[in-house]
Amino acid sequence: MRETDFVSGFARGLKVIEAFGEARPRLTIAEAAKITELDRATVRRSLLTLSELGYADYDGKFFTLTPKIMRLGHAYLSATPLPALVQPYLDQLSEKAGQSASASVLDGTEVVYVARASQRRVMSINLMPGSRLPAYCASMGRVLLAALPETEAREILKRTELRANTPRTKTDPEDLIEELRRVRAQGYAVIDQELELGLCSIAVPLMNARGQVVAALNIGAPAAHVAASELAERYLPLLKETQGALRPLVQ
Amino acid sequence: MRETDFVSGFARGLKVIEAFGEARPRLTIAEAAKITELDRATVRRSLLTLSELGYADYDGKFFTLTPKIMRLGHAYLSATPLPALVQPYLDQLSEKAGQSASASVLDGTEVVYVARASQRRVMSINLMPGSRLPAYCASMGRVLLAALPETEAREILKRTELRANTPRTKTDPEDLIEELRRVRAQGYAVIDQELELGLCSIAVPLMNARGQVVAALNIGAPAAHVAASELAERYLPLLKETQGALRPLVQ
DNA sequence: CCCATTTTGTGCGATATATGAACTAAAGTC
DNA sequence: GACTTTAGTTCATATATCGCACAAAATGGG
Repeated sequence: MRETDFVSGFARGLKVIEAFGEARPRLTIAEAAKITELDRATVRRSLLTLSELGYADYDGKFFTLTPKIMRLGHAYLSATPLPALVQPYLDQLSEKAGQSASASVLDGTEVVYVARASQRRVMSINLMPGSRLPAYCASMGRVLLAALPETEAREILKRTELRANTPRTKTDPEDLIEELRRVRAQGYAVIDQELELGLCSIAVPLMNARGQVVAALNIGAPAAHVAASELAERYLPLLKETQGALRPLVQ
Repeated sequence: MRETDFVSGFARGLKVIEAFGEARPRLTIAEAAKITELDRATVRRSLLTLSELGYADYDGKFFTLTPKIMRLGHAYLSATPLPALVQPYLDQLSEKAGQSASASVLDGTEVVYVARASQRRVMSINLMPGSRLPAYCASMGRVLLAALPETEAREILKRTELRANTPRTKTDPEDLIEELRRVRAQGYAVIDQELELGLCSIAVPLMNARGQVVAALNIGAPAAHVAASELAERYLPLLKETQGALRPLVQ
């Protein structure tokens, strides 16, 4: 791509939107400038532009995003066939398993939920379409990483901050690569309280007719309810069934 | 705001993202230019910028958004306290009612779902946080419009394309204004299959401690299961209870 | 209350971007 | 197979934006 085919004002503006991340509902110009590492004047113009277009509010001191900003992310969810296609299957799956079922895709080092059917929430995490989790310690993340060439998976792990969320979290890159091989061989991944104590899950890849992995499906369950060792026995048949039903339908 | 405080390249880029709306997963440069009414060269640069940043893919012919684009909308959901705050209450509400419960805010002529606890899906509509419905024919929309000064509500209705989605849809502006007065007086709105045949719902406003309406809560039910006339009797006490519990907590 | 510090707003030269016409390529039509 | 339509790209030039430097205003200790 040529230099002149890049609109840096647009790129800077997107960076400013992303500055409103976790627990940052209100930003001043200076705060946004610090987070984005852009010039204050630039950030100010971007924020005033957002405000002018109704994507943000400004009280003279703080900027906040408005719900209009969700049109941008929703453009993906409503434009991509996958979420709508898998939703009824997730509903069924969730119903039969009596547990929450989700579908996600990989974005960089994270999995992004694109559809979800949730049963009564017991965990602290509130997941919904658009939510993100680190790939290395999520069952769907393991399945999606395992589908990549090993060098790519290594590359992603290298870029990931491998935090021990619980005492059970695997954080050694070599252990993880080893685990990915196992996942690839057996066709599913089980996570036993690596993300949050008390939460287990099992995931399988969702393939299209050509055998390419396009997403992952999972079932999550409270550890108190189902031991991790029972997950495969109880839920793998259901997941495989859904995987098989969707395979000819995607892409 | 001064002319020079507006970054038009940013504004144009946002318009291009929004071009990927309903059922438009793939766009060529010319299609996007037609939808946005921008010059083809401008659209091309915006799309190439999105592609360069990983927000879009380009196969030489078609552009598609990637899941990374959801970071933008999710910035609102994760940064705004309301969705996380109401979610557990919606779960409880949904559980007690045995029906889906949702919370939404107004954005222009539409309501935007910010949180939702869904029971087994029976309707064709798949709603999730970020989903939008026209305000004039949705129960939460009626409640939110009723909370505005009448001139503003009129203004919004004037900008709305008042479509008869079903034979029961109210489309006359004067009828609607009259209905909003009724909603304001009784403190709740009931919709009887105005959006989709077979779907009824009841909504109440969600107020903060100062009495300002900040969102709406609703319960939706299949008409086959609960007649519209029974909605208030069955669900209003639950909705009022939730409304009361949340009132001191919001804002 | 005042000084130090931080934050915000503005003017301007250097640089980046948009425009629209012209050109090339591909697809559709007869 | 030539003609028409539609799509994508390039380029020169007019215009808009960037980021620095400075001024003004707000904030926070002491």
